[in-house]
Amino acid sequence: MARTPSNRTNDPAGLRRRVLDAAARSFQAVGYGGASLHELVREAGVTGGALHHHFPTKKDLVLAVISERVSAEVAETWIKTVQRAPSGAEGILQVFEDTIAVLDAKGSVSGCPLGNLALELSLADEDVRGAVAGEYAVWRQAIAERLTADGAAFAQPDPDAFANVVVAMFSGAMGIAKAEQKTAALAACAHQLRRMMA
Amino acid sequence: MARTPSNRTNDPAGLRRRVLDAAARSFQAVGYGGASLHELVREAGVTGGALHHHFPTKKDLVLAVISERVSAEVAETWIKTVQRAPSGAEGILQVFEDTIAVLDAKGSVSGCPLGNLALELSLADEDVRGAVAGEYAVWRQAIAERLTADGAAFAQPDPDAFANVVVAMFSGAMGIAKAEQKTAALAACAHQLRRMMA
DNA sequence: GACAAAACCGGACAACCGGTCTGTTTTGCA
DNA sequence: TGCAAAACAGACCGGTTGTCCGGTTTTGTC
Repeated sequence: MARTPSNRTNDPAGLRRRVLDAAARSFQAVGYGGASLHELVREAGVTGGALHHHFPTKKDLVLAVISERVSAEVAETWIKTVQRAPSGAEGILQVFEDTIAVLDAKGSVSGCPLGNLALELSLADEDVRGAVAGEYAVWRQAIAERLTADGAAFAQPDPDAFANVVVAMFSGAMGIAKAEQKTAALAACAHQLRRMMA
Repeated sequence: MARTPSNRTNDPAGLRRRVLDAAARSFQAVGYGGASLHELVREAGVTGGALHHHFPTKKDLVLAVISERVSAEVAETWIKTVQRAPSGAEGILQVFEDTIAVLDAKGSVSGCPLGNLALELSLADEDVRGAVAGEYAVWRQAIAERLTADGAAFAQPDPDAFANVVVAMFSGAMGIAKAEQKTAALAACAHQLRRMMA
């Protein structure tokens, strides 16, 4: 009937990207359970049909967010920095300092994206849990590899275990920082790490 | 009309306790958002009216769980152990080892109750955030006080900062352990702490 | 330019949620 | 013993959720 000409243009990749961006932001802000797909549709400026076409279920969406957004954030924030720094130790400290600076500037702490999803969904869904675990492994391995390449004495005899400690300190401090809305926990961990890696 | 004799007996305290127990278990298992009050009513064997009488809103319920259950768990698991151990350092290590043993025996990791609620609700509700932050403060302070009393050299010059590191390591390692369903992260942190506190 | 597949539209739907309401029973107290 | 308040019962409601579906439009291909 109403033959509206409609100047629509299909852009699957772009639409998918917009949805993923909005979803990543929403999950980070209110969590997986707290995020509403209806609201997501509204914020991303897409239709329900389009959302369902690209991501049939909410679970599909969060899996994509993990592997395409959270993963990239870990790579950008952590892996790249650790690899490019003069030494692994300096890279690690730099990430802490950068994070503290960003959070202080922003004035609020919304937590580690990976940690948020890890705690919320690890027990609820095995696939999500596996995806999150995979990201932790990549994160840890990047640190361990750099420390091994450095021949870092403090990481002996098990660089992977030390990397585990670094990741645990960061994740834990981010959680405390989120609850207290202060970066003191991150600063304390950075200070302790500096001692440990001297 | 139907004058069923009904052998009901009012037991406000007991009913409240049952609700709180079920709620703590449910929040721990599926999170705050994932927990259904209808299901809670069913599991706890109480009625909707009774639940509403004792806890008018879900928020009231989680606040009570934090201050009466999570708090007690922190006190039992951490504070008591650290205070009674031969030294603060030994107490800290013992908590890690005990936790690892319990989780390995149970075969699954459901995470740190405080951390779970902290990440899920800190941004959503200011009152809950404050309650969680208070528990973190108590936890940290107990460790710091013991280390100060010990005159622990490794905690100088700021025992509170070191306590922050311990709490961050534990929380973070629990999160990783939850995602990986392995206690390796906890073991790595325990090992590192043993070094640091030697 | 026919045609099938992919992309997109927009609303409908059943299930479920937290919270409310009215009414009944028990209990402490005067 | 009377009585108000607390404790409990259980049905009920409006709103929201994730998901689905019948159509329409665009796009690549022969």
